[in-house]
Amino acid sequence: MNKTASRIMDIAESLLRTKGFQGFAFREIANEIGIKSASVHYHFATKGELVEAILVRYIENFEAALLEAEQKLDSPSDRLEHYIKMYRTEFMDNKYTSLCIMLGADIDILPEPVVQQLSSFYRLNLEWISSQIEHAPNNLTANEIKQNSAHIQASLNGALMGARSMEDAKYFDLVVDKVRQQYRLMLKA
Amino acid sequence: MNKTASRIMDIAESLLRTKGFQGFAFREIANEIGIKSASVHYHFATKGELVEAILVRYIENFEAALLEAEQKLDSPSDRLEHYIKMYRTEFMDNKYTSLCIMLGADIDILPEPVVQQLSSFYRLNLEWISSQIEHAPNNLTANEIKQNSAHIQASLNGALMGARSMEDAKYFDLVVDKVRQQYRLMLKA
DNA sequence: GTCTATATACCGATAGAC
DNA sequence: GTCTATCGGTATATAGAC
Repeated sequence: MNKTASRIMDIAESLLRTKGFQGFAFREIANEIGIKSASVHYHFATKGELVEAILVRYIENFEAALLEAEQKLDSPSDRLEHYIKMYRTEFMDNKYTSLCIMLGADIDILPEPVVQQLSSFYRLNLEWISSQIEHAPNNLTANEIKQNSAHIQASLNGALMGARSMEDAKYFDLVVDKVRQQYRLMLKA
Repeated sequence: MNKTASRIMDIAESLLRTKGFQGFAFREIANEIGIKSASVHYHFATKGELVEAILVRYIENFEAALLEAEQKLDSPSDRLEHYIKMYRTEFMDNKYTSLCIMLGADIDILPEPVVQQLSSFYRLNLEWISSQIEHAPNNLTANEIKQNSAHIQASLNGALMGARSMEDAKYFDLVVDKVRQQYRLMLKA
């Protein structure tokens, strides 16, 4: 991948995270790099293609991190703990922003391919969480696994949302600590 | 309140919910009503003022509904059940949109007064949930009350977010059913 | 790959007539 | 309270020179 192209993606992702799909402009990206907006169009023909590339890259990195966590850590409990830490680190390192929350909010104006990618990213996460809790000692039913996974995911996303909306990182930690208590209880029961 | 003004607010809220702060335009509102954008400016001088008015009205209606639920229903459990139904109804009636999620996403570009209103709305909700669970039979500590309230709130918001992002209402119901199980357990313990 | 220049469109907001 | 007209700015995207 071209160096300028990835530079464009970095800046665009940062703008996308804070200001949303309509809140970032080719001109702004170009200015930051020191080129012209026409040159940005050379690398990414349309805004939709740029956002799609950003999300695809994001998902690739995320999947790699999940795989690494699975190889490095043995217990589901440790893996979920690591999963939560990833969530927190990314959120804090990016000024209280989340790419997927922003894209979810903007879903009605996003190009169809991006909507599809976003949806599959959610499902990817659900399946990963499910695979961690499916061997819980209390023999959860398939529907209970699905439900608990969705609940964990929703709690984390809601924790991000609330922390961002109230500009209060403690909210995130408070909620996440409760999530932690619950899956520990579930995995030990 | 003027009839045209409230009509403007209705349309603007709908556009705000689906397309966000930068996604709606005075012209679009005006076209829908059959007036010109300059006339919209007569009622609301700036875009920021319009959004603020929409949020203030939203919070007023929401508070009234909470008060009504408190008067009509006796048990915390019934009240929380009603609270969840309000969440669901509003979400479904508005094409998988949530005003507060959209404003939370757009927080970095919103006028300061709107940011303050949004933050106080979150706190209002937290306090209401807390007041329902604080008399749980198992004598929760102050911090546990705070934590459980935040967790319930975050789960509901995350449920909205996921359902919107995957365009799947079942996700919302699945998560919410888990939330329901948990507070019932908590209130009966 | 980057540039200049431009097409085409939209936006928020204001001035002033009616 | 609504209108016309407009200012000054923004945006995405493209054509063609270098």
